[in-house]
Amino acid sequence: MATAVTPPRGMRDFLPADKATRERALGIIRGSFAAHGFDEIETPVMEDTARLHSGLGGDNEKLGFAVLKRGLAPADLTAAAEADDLLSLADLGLRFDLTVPLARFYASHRAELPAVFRSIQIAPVWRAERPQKGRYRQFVQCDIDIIGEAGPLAEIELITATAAALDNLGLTGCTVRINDRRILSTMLATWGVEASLTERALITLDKLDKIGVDGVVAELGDLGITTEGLADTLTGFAGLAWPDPADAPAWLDPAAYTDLLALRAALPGVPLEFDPTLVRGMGYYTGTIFEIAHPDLGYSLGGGGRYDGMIGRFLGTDVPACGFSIGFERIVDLLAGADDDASSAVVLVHEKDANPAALVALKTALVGQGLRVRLDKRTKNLKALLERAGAAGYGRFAFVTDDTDPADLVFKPLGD
RNA sequence: GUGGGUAUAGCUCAGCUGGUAGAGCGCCUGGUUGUGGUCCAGGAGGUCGCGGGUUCAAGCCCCGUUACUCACCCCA
Repeated sequence: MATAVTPPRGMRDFLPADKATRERALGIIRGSFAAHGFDEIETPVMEDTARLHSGLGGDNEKLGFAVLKRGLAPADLTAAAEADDLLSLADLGLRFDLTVPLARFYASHRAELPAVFRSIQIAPVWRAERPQKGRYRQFVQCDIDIIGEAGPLAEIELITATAAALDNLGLTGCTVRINDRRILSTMLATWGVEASLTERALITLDKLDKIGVDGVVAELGDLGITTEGLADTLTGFAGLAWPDPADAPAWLDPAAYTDLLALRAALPGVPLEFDPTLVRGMGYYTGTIFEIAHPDLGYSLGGGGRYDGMIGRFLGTDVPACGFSIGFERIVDLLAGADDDASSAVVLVHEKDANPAALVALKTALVGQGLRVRLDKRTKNLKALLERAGAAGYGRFAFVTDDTDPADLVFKPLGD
């Protein structure tokens, strides 16, 4: 405790047991996505700040870690301070999501990619937020995206593959909330909300399940939005489910809702919930938006949507795109650590004065038989040593001496 | 950015109304046990987060600060 030896705030070390659980889960997710025809890519952890801050990341842009230019002189700092533009001192930044880098990647490599490109990205992203439960400043996202498919096939494939991944992880109780940006736009227009207030009104609407109908009406009123009849509409959301299109409320955009109904029909095995208050923070979404919800958690496990306008920002030509992201840290917290295949992992306990060459020869012989082998020096308190080995995933142990023959080993089970 | 809680040994935590720094676990040593996971005894290890203040005296009270943590905002 004399010196601070903790990892940076909001970032974590992983002990062997945690790392094993994480790698197992990543393998399941990666395999699920690959089975559905997605191909994995990788991009740098940093991008040009100009690209990261191209006005499409919503509030997350403010949460980006910036990287100072190399070779700055004191005069540069002074100039930036006088211009009140400290961000000009940075030319690179850590990515805060995987979607902006993907758009840049696609613009760079379009010629080498298929007409419809299905990508997997499993990688860390960084946000300079204040950490709390389920929220870190470095966290892994598992993204799949389909670029070049304008029709609902993209949404259907993405939701199918994501649901399959969650299912393969053994995660139960998840639902997919779904909405469409066009429904939100039409809704606000129906209420007479001015375009300049759209973003703030959406943020307020998103809080319906937290602050209730009265809270939302009050906040919208504070924005100067006419709240007459609003409470009734909001109250109606509660039991809305999937309204009959023939009897749809006035605020419900018919075209967008028809598309959602088509998705629902194409995804019979997925618990899909229509939620007209689902907003999502990223500003780049243009159509369908969705989110993974779990009854035990107050925050979402993942989300995504259609962002048809973004690639055009980098490429000059619009290319339709849609993506779904799993928040890895949030789902791995829900998984039980599975101790798989412990029987093939063994510990050899030796006296402290044992011959190193003999020990390693014995170990190598066992490794050759396909076992995972760890050498442990016998300690005074053998119980603690064996318990730790069991917790680390080793299933058996044996006492060995310099002249132990591999064929004569007598293994005993580990773990209570 | 806003608010609450916490900070004592490697780990988990006690520490009364201010009065000599504690336990369990782990670690080390000696013995005990001896196809070995037991038990006994002893030992090492602490700027009580950091900096001020009050006091004869501060782990404890006051102020500041930092870190961790929970919640809000926002988000995966």
